[in-house]
Amino acid sequence: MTTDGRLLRGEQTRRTILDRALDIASAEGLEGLSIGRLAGDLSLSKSGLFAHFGSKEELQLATVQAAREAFVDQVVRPVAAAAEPGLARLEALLASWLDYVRRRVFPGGCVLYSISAEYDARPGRIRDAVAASHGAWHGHLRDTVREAVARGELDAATDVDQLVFELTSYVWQACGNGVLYDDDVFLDRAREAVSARLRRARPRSA
Amino acid sequence: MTTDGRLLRGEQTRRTILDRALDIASAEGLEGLSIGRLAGDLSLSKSGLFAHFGSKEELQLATVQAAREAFVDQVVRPVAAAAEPGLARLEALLASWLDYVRRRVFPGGCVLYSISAEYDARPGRIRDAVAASHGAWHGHLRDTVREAVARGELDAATDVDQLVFELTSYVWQACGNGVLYDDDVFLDRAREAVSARLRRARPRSA
DNA sequence: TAAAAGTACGAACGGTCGTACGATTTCTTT
DNA sequence: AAAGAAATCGTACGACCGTTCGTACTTTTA
Repeated sequence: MTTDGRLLRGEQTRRTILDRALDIASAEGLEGLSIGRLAGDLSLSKSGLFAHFGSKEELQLATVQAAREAFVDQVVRPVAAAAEPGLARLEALLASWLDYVRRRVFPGGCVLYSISAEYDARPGRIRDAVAASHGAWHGHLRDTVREAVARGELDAATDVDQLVFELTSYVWQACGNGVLYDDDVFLDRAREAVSARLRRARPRSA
Repeated sequence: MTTDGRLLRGEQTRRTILDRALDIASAEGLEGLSIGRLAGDLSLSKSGLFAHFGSKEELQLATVQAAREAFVDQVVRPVAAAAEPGLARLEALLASWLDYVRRRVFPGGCVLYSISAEYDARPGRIRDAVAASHGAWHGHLRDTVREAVARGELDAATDVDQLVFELTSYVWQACGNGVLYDDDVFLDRAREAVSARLRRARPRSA
């Protein structure tokens, strides 16, 4: 930041780089990122781009962080402001997530999906960062389910982890199938599955 | 094949190569395959290994094909022999699939999961082959569900595609989460979800 | 056993990879 | 406007990439 609040030039460049990196990573993975290609795409010199990160791994970690922030911006933030806590927010979060997938914000679909499948079996800092993002999102959903249970909007006997597992299954599956078969029908299937599952989790005596 | 039915030497080498390729691809993706590395791992010359496939892409396609065959061997074949058609076979297929994931037949988990996430957004022959494998498996499950419906073991009003979508969601999710968090609990969640979902699909008047 | 087919090798190619470093340009602050 | 910091560039490096080619060895066929 400058003294009068503007962004430093380098900081703007960095964002430009990471925006492009997210596009590439969503379609071709974090491993598909290459310094030379990124520099070529943005008409920068390899060394100039490299200087922003210091190593390939730092670039990849920055990309994971950017993916996390983009997900929060696109999916979580709009809901946090609009929906009431509890079941309404849970439903809104899932709808927002599905809508974000449908919008194809990134060319390869949800970038978090792409990179978590890519790094799930490769221990190291990148996998840790991916797992942390993934876990934070699932944790947020878990908290929201708990809130809904506490309010009596979902059955008190609900197995929270099990419910979150099933709900997220549908959406991740829609992410994967939707891109692989280039068909939005899976988004409808996911929405249908989500709503049926939530119906089944309603309090018995309601 | 030789005239007396034995395998040619080259054919054996090819299998050795593809076995190793499957291990690598399951953990690091088809893009993580490199001719030099594969040759080094197996103490072959790069050019000797290369000659078996003629190009990198052919090697990758052969690996996809090998993944498909391994999946059939590990998951489908044992069930086809043992279980009755219909619901029993459906349940056996899902159990067999989950068990295959649990056994960690490949170091990176289900190799089909890894490569379908890797190539879902990259049009070309490889994606087509991956989608075909994926689609064949889901198609087999669909047929099995239909058989169970025809026998009256599942409700006549069952939305077959929707049911298959949900059932496969659970298992694929278990594949991904299980490896990412290195925790078998997700396999239990998937099994629980599968059995609850099938219970819900039973005929109403039974 | 000789010919043919199949298999594997080593060396070399042009390219791209990530990285390093010093020079140079551009911006920010004083 | 001068000084200092920040950002970018050009060049070079060693390593590995996929691929080609000519050669040698092994196995199968006739």
